[in-house]
Amino acid sequence: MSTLANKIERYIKEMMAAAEKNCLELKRKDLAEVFSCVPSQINYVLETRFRDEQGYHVVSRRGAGGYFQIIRLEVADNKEMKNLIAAVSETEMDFKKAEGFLGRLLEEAVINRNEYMLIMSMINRESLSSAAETEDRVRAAMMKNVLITLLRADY
Amino acid sequence: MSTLANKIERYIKEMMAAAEKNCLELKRKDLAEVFSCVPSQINYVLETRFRDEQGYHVVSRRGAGGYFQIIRLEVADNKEMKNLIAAVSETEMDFKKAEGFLGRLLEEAVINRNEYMLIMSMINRESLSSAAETEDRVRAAMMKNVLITLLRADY
DNA sequence: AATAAAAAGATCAAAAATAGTCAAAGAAAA
DNA sequence: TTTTCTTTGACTATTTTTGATCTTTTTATT
Repeated sequence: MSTLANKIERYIKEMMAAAEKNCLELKRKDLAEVFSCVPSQINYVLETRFRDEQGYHVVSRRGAGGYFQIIRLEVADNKEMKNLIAAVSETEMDFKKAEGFLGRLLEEAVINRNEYMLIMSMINRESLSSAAETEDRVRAAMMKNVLITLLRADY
Repeated sequence: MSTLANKIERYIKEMMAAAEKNCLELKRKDLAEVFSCVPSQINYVLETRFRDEQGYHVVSRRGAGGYFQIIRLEVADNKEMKNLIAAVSETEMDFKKAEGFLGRLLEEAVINRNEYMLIMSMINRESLSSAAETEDRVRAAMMKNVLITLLRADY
């Protein structure tokens, strides 16, 4: 039913939740073996589901004894808050990036599912199609205002 | 002598009723196989019988593992709501008008105060300034999608 | 110490698996 | 007969999966 990539994503997130750590170290080859797939499939999952704007940072080492680490970035962290603000202050934001960013806010419970759906419906490509070549600029402005609103003391 | 399109429509509606779910997920290819027709026939059915103003919203994903979802909207036989969707679907909407519209939704408790603030921050003139002369068209598209989202039976 | 071999992981593009679009052909209704 | 609705298929777009090739790091050999 679900794709292999989805299964690997779920597996990694469950591992992290179970370990109650925000850092998980794995071997690419082993993980690929668990799912009987080519190792580069793991890279695909990391690139599409564990990007910085999605709230995860990945580091790795090659060579014998190589591995990769997935580090969950917590919004509560002061430094992360700055990163977030920097991210939304960018003047352009494509849909993929905004989606990752909102997914993260949802995972961190900064927004609830309904708010996630609402915001997504407003920033999707269809909503902004009339904006033509300014689509990503409009989306960036919207995302910035979303964050400002969420941070308002009286929200 | 019902058409193929009618049969597919009935099949989908029966599936939804039977599952007592507000949301049904199917694979276009599989469904086409069930009815021994070309996949694009499924699109025809969705476009002619499951449009927003008919009380259903469809989302889909392409690619390996692709699918489409049919989501029931809580407009039931509310003709007025369907008309409202149709109306919002075509119009341009300036900020004042959108503000009035959202004010009513707030008063009628369709949205809460936080959702109101969030939506307002995204449709205000500043957010849409980059859209230039298409501002009102973008706002209308956003408002339509807000309405669809609020009406989703699974919201 | 220098070099070669082995053991990882990264990259990138091709192939596979879906879904969407659009226009033409066919069928049914007016 | 004209118009509208349905069916089909060729072409396009998107996402995932796979594999060949490249890079980095460690380990073994000389």
